[in-house]
Amino acid sequence: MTASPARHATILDVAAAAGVSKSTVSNVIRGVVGVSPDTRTRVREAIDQLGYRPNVLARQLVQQRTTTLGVVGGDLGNPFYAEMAKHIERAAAGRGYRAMFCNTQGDDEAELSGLESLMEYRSAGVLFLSQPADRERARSIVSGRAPAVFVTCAGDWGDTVSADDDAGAELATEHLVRLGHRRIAYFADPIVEDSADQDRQTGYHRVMERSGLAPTIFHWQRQPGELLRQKRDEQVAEILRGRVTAVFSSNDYGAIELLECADRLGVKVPDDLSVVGFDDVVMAGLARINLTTVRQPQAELAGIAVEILDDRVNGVLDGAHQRRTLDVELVLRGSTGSPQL
Amino acid sequence: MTASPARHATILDVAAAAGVSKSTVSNVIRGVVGVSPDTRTRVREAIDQLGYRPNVLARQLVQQRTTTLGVVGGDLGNPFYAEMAKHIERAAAGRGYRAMFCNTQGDDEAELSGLESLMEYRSAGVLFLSQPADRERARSIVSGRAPAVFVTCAGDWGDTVSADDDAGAELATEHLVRLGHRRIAYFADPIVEDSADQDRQTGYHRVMERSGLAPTIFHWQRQPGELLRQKRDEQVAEILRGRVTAVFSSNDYGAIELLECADRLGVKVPDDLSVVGFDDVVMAGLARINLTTVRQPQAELAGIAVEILDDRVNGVLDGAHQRRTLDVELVLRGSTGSPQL
DNA sequence: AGGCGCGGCTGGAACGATCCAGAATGACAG
DNA sequence: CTGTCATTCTGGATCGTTCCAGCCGCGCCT
Repeated sequence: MTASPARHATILDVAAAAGVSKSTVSNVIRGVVGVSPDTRTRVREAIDQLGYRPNVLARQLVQQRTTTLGVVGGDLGNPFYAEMAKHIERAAAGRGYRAMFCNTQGDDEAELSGLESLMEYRSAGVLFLSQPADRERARSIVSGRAPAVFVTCAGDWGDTVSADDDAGAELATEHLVRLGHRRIAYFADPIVEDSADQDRQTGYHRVMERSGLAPTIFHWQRQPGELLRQKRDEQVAEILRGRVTAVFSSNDYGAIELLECADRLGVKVPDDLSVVGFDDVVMAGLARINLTTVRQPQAELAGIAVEILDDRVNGVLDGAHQRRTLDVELVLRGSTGSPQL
Repeated sequence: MTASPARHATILDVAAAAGVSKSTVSNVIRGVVGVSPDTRTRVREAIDQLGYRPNVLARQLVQQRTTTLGVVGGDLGNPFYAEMAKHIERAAAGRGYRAMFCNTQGDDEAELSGLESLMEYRSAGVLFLSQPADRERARSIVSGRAPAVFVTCAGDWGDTVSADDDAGAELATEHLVRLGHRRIAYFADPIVEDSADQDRQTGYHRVMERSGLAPTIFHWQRQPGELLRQKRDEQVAEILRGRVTAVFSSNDYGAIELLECADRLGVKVPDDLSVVGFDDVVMAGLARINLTTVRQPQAELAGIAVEILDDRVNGVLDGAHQRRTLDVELVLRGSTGSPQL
């Protein structure tokens, strides 16, 4: 049982076996009309017998278009991006595309070479899950070659589909204000310092100002790769010494890290500190995490992103960039005091 | 700023611009010797100026081999598979492959059509993260066309690289026995009813027998898709009524679900119930989860799997199926009583 | 001077599909 | 009997590469 030479049957093999021309086989495969029923069955039998599978590479070469959809950015280690990846793959498959992931967040060079590779594969479109680190080079690689859609992050070039980050941040901050908190900090994640973060910060700022409260912005000092626990604990301890009683984190991943620090420092959540996240990853709903957060409609985001890309590819959508914003929802859980299970 | 027609420059365009033949351009791209330095720079300039990127489809068509690596099985919603996907993508990129994911666990038809699609793309190899539901059809689709490697799950055809599930289960069960537990249940996950599960069960059984204890196997009654909380709680409550004091779960995902149920039922972990998982997903290390578990060397598993596939593709490895087993390690955390942070 | 080897370059034949123009066949109306 | 037309099938050009055989010109040796 050694590895076979992997010789694939070609359309010519099928044609010979069925006693027709390659064109007829092609017509059967593509389901075009004008093939007599019995030729059709004869060809079908030959296909089954030879185990023939059309070569997508050859097809796409002559058709001058592929059904490959590149997905860039994000990090599969972050549950939010993993969940988004899943939804995108599903949405893509639903429209006849195959997703190719280059989730190399943090490695800027890998990101660019991944993009170039996606262009070499002649991807029909590219979907950004996070802003590329080197925006200009990323743009020059993709622009003019494939349509781009930015999901969960606004791109100045290409279409954008994202949740209403601003409104979500308002909901979150207002919730904390209504609970009586005065010193509410915003935790920004440097890794996702894109427009999503900006918009969430804007919403936070507006509510703070409107409520006559002083905003506090905190940036995680994250080491690329290893994150040093002690270092983080020190940072958080310092923030809490400033008598901050509530934190709105730009995303669940950071919020959960904060809960970690709080646990280690002996800070009780929600008694000593209230925490609100953003994303509503599956994990946030676990009883032991129980994080109040702003839910992003992940499946819809993915679906609309793929739809827009599909429309661009087919020329249905033309001209100015789309900018779709989806509604979010505040999910109340235990990290803000409502002892809801 | 409308979508441009996406006309890609070809090798002929570059040749014309540089005043050489397409063959020379090809030689420059592929870095073969026998091109004079100044022709080389002339061609390079033309490439830069035109923004030329070779068409991988055409190249792979003529070369009769691709650098696409299919990844099947697993579910990106499960942190373990998401983490594995990440490692695989990285390992693949390190060896010049691009990973194409078809992570459609649960949807058997999608799994098979994903596999067929991977074959149509002429994937150089296929990597299974979990046993395909319909093994025979999966085999007939892939076999003889591309080498297959089973990672974290043993395949009867193709190479296998997995952790030492049996030994890991022994470590886990022995740990529980040593803590004084007598009624130790094994929680099996029906979704991953692979050989991995089997091997873990075997290890569990051996230790139980050796210790003169009666084994108890529990199967999650998981609804595909929505999982009904109440239903699960009832099942777990029933198990615990049997005065089970410790559970070894076949994987972390299931263990964390169990922790959920325990929390809802008011069962204290580790006081009333000890729990050990398998995988050591990042999440298991969170202070709030704090799950004792058996660590699988994810990066190594991914690396070796890709290496084997690469060797098969290049004919370096030939003949009988490889079966690599990697050592595991018991990670002691709070869910089994050691109040370690 | 003629032969030889070699570095540098080129043209053409693949690869496996799509798709268009046109050929072959038969039915049928005038 | 001939012309028209629909139906079914076919051959060849095409996509953008790789790679092989071969060409050209130059220097060197005899």
